[in-house]
Amino acid sequence: MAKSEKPYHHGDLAPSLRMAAREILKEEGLSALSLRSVAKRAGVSHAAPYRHFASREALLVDLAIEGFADLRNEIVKAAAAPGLPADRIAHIGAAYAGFAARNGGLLRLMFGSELPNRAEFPALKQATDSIGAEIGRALGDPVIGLAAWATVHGLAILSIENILDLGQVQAGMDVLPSRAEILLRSLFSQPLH
Amino acid sequence: MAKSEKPYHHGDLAPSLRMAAREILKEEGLSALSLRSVAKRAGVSHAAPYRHFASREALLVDLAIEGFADLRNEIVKAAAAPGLPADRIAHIGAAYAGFAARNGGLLRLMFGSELPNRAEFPALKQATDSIGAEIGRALGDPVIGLAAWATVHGLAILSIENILDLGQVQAGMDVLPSRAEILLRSLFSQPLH
DNA sequence: TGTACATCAGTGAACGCGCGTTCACTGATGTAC
DNA sequence: TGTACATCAGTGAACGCGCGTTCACTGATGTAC
Repeated sequence: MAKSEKPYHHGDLAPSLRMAAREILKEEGLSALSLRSVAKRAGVSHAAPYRHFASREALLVDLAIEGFADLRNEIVKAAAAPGLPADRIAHIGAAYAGFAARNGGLLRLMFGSELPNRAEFPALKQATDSIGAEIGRALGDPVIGLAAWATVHGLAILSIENILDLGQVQAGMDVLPSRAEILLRSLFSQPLH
Repeated sequence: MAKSEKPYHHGDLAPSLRMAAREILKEEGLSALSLRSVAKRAGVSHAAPYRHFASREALLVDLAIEGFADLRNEIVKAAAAPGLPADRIAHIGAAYAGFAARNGGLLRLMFGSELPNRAEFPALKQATDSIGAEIGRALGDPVIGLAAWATVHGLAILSIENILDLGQVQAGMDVLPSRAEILLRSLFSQPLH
């Protein structure tokens, strides 16, 4: 069965839909993410996704959970990097800002109002909470962790919405992490120890 | 000309449209804010807004600018409150979080991706920048101001999207300001002086 | 190994909806004389 | 003060669009015997 023959059954559509959705988020942004556009990009009729996702919302929740897992991984990695404890928040901030710069559409989905019924999806809530928990763990204090999360998140959001022009100074957005790092270091170097 | 007679000419439609839009943002949220819904609420045909706004985007930009002016006013007021300089950020944070809790839909419009072409509207950029400038002025240092803005903004955003359940603990969202204040005080009491 | 049949993934037409925008119009206002 | 007329705000029908979701269907898979 050659791939070019387009068999009637796709075989493994669910992951393909997820991948297509991530591509749309990356290339066209959150506002272009509809069930129909995802199906189209996956090369399948627009009703096909309903065999794998109960609704548009279910797909979005799935994507968001996946996104939180990815973000969490990057935070864990950043927190484990060698350096002084006081540098941890700066590393985390750089990782967070980098993730945001690379996955703006996904971040907007994860944290935005496209998913107003978060409470109805326990797995989503759990994935979301794990971000704050991980930062709190890295900093050794849940309250400081919460505030640090807010700082890092605010920085990332304000940047991707072009409200702060941290990255804009240089050519691309990849400067953002280093700028975020500097900011956070200047902020947190004293109260943390 | 009694008000109940519904004259052909509205008289002062532009402000009425703005008001209608604010009501929709408050009662139904950003996703319900269409030109048609605004016109309907203002009691006017759905083409009427085009006599006062060039496009849907123009109306949104107008609303956002107004929102930034309101937010700025509250920040200025909070920064002028008596107290130690180190308390300023806490007061600003409380004001910011309060504004967010009262105007969630508007805040999403002001800072979200519904307005992807911010750069095309100088007045919008100016209104946006004035927020950061005001916080920087209150704290006496533009870089610290930037980071403080990020913290306060992140806290507000994470709260209104139900990602942090600060307010959710108690009955209303009116606990939010005091909670934000505690967080911010613990964060900034040392590096500020 | 071969056949009947249940299962299920993907199809394509159809639904009703709300949207932004355009257009020729109509009703009201206010200004020039 | 009165009349003709230009101006302009608001109307309602119409456009084309993309959306989420449902439905009866068809093609393929794989299991029971």
